[in-house]
Amino acid sequence: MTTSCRNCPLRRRALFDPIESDELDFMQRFKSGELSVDADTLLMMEGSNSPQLFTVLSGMGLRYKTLPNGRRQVVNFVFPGDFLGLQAGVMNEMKHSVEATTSMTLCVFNRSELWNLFKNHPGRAYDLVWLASLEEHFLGDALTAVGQRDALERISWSFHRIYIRMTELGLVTGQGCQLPYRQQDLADALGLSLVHTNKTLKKLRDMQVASWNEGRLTVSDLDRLAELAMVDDHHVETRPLI
Amino acid sequence: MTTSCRNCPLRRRALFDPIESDELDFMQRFKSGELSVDADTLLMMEGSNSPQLFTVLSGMGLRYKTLPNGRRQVVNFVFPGDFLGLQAGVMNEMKHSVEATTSMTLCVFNRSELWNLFKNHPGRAYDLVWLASLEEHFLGDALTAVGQRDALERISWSFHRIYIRMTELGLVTGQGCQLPYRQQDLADALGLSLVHTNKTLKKLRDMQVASWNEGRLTVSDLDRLAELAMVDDHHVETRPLI
DNA sequence: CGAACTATTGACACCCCTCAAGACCCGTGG
DNA sequence: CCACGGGTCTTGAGGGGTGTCAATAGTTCG
Repeated sequence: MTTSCRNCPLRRRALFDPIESDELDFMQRFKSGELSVDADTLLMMEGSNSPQLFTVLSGMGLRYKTLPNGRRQVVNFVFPGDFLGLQAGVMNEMKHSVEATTSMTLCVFNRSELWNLFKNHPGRAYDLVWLASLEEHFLGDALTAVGQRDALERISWSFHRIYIRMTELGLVTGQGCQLPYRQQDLADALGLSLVHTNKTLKKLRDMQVASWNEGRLTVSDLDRLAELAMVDDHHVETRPLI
Repeated sequence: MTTSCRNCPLRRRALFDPIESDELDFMQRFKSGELSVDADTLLMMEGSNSPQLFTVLSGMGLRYKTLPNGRRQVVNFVFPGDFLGLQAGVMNEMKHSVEATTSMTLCVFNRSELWNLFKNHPGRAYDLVWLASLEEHFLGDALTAVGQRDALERISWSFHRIYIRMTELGLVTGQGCQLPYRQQDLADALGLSLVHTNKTLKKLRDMQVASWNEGRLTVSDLDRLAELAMVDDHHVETRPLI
């Protein structure tokens, strides 16, 4: 059975502009197959040179870098629709590892087709730059959070960001969404220790703002959460505009 | 007098592959002029929509984000050869501010020509993705530094990164290079307080590893610096390879 | 000469890290 | 069936790294 590629970022614009038939044809050739992996599978490894690019169709994961002393920085949480491997596609080496935290299904692309995409489908190439710029923006925000906010603010910020993101993906049901990670993962993402992360989560729970239990995030007071996170707007474009 | 664009990243490949004459012609049209600004000039403002893109020809600056409570995260130091405004070019809004810390000269491009670049010059478009991916990589490294390293390691890391970068640019003379920033700028880049940054700089100086006085960074023991910074290799591609 | 900015240094407080122990869950094997 | 081990979550105690406050000195500039 074939899952649809509707979440693929390279097709995002298709939601607005009718895609030309020769482009559809190209996308078929660009897509080389689908991949299903179990939880805890290492998808890409720091320093390696993956010959393939992925789009996440379902499931979740995380990107991380490791230091010589064993510490780990989680760079990003991977959600459906995310594009993996652009760095390896364009430079010749992944700069972080990618791991599945649940079972995932992925859309697989040929890296070797990337150049054809630039040559014959400038619109898709433009989408790629847009995507890379969006990543850069999010990373800058994360850096600001880790560099300038205290523990309660950081966790509030991450929950707010995740909740907004999940809402855009249509994955919020009721007041919450699935968030299948360990507290250690969040700690490594925010530059906090596991213990302090745990205690801060309890505080946020006691404040009746948000709670995260058994892999499910529940937000009961989004306004308060945004206030604690010190975010004003967080409007995100979902389409290239040129 | 017209300064050469040899540092422009869009021309980087020209150092290796002979650029075609029609591309040269296009670059001429793409480039709309040059700009000279004094120190402390605000080049781009967070949230604004700049109609222009810049390449730094000379001088230095910094990119930063500000929080509602007034705190500031320096996202990156801006050196000659850097490309400014890609975010605004591709999304419709800058996600950080850019400020000059010395007088600067900039190469100015028309944002409206960006689409032509994608349509008619896939090689240059590819360079743009490469550039955006490189930025993403550096930001990820910075996030790792701020999230996982202590004060001495962070400052060592930043000095090491700056020194390598300056070496690639050919701006290292003797054992050091110009680094025209305030201690407050470095503190805001690394998520440290000004006072603690100052004390840690003194420690690094006393250890005879590196010192930073009167706008000049001097590295006397690069190996020790790399060791403190916990970086193993730091090999950087200087050219797209596809 | 005074105002403003930056660098420097000491004193003190506190946020957060580390260490440690216990609870709970789950898989495995005796 | 229950014992055992490993993983994760939780909580307490204590210490250290880092932030904040404060004061001094040097420089530039009007």
